[in-house]
Amino acid sequence: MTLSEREWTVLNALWKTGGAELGVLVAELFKETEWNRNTVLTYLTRMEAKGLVRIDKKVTPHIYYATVDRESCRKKERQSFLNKVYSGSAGDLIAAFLREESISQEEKERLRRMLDEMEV
Amino acid sequence: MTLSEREWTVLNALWKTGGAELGVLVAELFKETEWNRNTVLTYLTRMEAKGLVRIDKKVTPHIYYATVDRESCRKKERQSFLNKVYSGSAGDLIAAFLREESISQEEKERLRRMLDEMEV
DNA sequence: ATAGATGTACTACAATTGTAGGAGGTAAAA
DNA sequence: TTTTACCTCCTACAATTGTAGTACATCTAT
Repeated sequence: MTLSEREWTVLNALWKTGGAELGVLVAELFKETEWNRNTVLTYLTRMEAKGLVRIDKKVTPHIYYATVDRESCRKKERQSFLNKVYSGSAGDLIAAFLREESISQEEKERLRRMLDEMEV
Repeated sequence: MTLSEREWTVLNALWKTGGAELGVLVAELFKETEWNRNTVLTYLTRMEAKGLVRIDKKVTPHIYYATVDRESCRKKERQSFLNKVYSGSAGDLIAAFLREESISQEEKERLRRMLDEMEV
């Protein structure tokens, strides 16, 4: 199961804050969205039911935490994307991103070094 | 709007066949899935409503075509993925794929050449 | 002490998605 | 020509997703 767009957005806020109460999350999310606070609350509640979020109810306001870590979510998402969109061909995928997206000079150096190290 | 997993799968079959009648598509899809023929038909019909598919009804069996091209779908999907999962940092994204996915020697050469050509 | 602002719980409701089933044509095979 | 095998059309129905509204408690600033 890959995460929906909204779930990613919510998780990004949770990761960024390291867990926070509703108001803080709404404010954080409001930078990118215009979600109503109850909408955010609904997302959080549903994500708790899915095991993506933990809600500390011992304190009020409650504190909402991500229970999943970013890197493993990214990994799943990469795999799904790779298969879905590039039928598993990582080379094609990377080439497309390289070609299309603007990559800074330092990024290019980094990628080159990575390639160098891979040529064992 | 990005495409769902199912829509990608259906489109892949349409692109591969270049447009085909239901039976052919079902057979093609059956290599990867176990979708009931009516399920496939529903997908095709819904995708027509969304403008992703064109149905030639002048002939029977009808012929189903993709109306969108793969590269532009890929492009949208890349952008959405990049923002959603990597907050727009293409370098990080590429690095993750490079690190994680197995890339053949030739692919690496190709990527290196691409990087070379970009260093203008 | 009272009025906003905040927070939580519960409820709602339409749209989309996943997954077909049934009815009724037509073409092909037996 | 009866059965089979497809095909298309229409209908269905639960789960998920997007988006809140209401009601009620509480905390905070007047």
